[in-house]
Amino acid sequence: MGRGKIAIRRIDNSASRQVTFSKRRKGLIKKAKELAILCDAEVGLVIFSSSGKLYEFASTSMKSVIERYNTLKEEHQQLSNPSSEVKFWQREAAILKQQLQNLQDNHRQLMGEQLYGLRVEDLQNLENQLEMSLKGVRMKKERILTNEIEELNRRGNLIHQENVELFKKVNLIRKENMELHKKIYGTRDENGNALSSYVFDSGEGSNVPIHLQLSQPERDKD
Amino acid sequence: MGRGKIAIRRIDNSASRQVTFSKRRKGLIKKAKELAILCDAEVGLVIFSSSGKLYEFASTSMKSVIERYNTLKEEHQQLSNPSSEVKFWQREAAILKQQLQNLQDNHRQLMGEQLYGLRVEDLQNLENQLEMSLKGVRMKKERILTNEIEELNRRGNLIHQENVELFKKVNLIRKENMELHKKIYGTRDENGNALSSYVFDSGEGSNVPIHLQLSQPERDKD
DNA sequence: AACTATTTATAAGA
DNA sequence: TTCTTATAAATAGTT
Repeated sequence: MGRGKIAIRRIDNSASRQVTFSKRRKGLIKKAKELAILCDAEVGLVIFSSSGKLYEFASTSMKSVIERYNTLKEEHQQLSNPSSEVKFWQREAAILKQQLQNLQDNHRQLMGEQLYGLRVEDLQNLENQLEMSLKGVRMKKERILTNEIEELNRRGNLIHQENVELFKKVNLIRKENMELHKKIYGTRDENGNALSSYVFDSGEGSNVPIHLQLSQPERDKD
Repeated sequence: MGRGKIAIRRIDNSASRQVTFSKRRKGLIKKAKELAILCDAEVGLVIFSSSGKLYEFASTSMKSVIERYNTLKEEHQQLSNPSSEVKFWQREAAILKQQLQNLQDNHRQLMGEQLYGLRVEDLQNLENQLEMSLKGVRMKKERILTNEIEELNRRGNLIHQENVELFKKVNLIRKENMELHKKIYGTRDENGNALSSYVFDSGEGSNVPIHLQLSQPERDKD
């Protein structure tokens, strides 16, 4: 519901992720409020941003909501017990450690290390994944380079245009000078040379404008 | 957002209050889900209907959300204050979470995602890394395939050797039989056919040993 | 439960 | 962050 439709998956760009988080958090809390009021419900909402900041809404109080929740779930005993809290965090650490381990293994394999024990099929999958990744990275890189080349072309063409304009002006002025010359000296100049009917020859030899357009690589949308 | 605008106050009519509750509850949970996914947030949502029925959503688990909430609110630490052990495990979990986050970012880039904001140089490094990885994976794969081919060759040659030995034995026995035959019947056999001086013709037509050696791909040490 | 006219939320751009 | 605005999504009232 915006200028465009977006897929519901993690927003890669951190800045827009934060903006979206801020907007949607506001919207979500508003709707939670409305539901509680309109429908006479008790609502508790807790949101932790990816950076760990806490945002909350409770139609009554969070304490009340959590207590009611725990009572209904019959788990409140565990939460107020300090030894079980230690256990909770130990479990939490163990789970994280396991996730880290898995990801590290995965990562090493992606880096082409620790391939011992893999079957040909696994290796083929890994190879395919790496090829896909490589393709993505290269596309991104080429898109950037293409954009840079386009920018250079644009500026080159601008300079070229300016050259053409200046060139015309110089020509015009020379023509005028020549006409003046004729009126004063006839068809030969002060050195006795015939005046060329070709108007342009800069004599400087290096001011001919160069066409700066490079071959355009094909581009796609960004 | 409907046929008409409504004021945000308790809906008097019980039937429409229930209908609205059902619709908006669904919408609210959907949006909570989207926020969690889009913005990588941890979200917990508890809703009690006016009749006391519980509806909940948690991006991770309600337990985790409530624990995190309580920890952050430091309501727990004061109650069960001697447990520096809890703090230890919390710190442990925080560190692991951070490591996991870093590795996940790295991993996403290796998988060719989340490339926004990288410079051409970064992308080039990534590309080189992926190429190295790909090379490693392919080498490993080819090594396995080469070994399998060698093993097949080895066994093929063994079978070939056995065939040759058997063949010699058969030949020897035939020769002996022929000598015996000559002694008994002269130069013709019992059917009146001339005995060939070429010793070998198995007559079975399919026992000719085949050379199983395939072309050897180049190999390196394992 | 569907439908649909409207309102509301929000993605993208400044 | 905040504003704007075009568009997507949610939903109030209806069938």
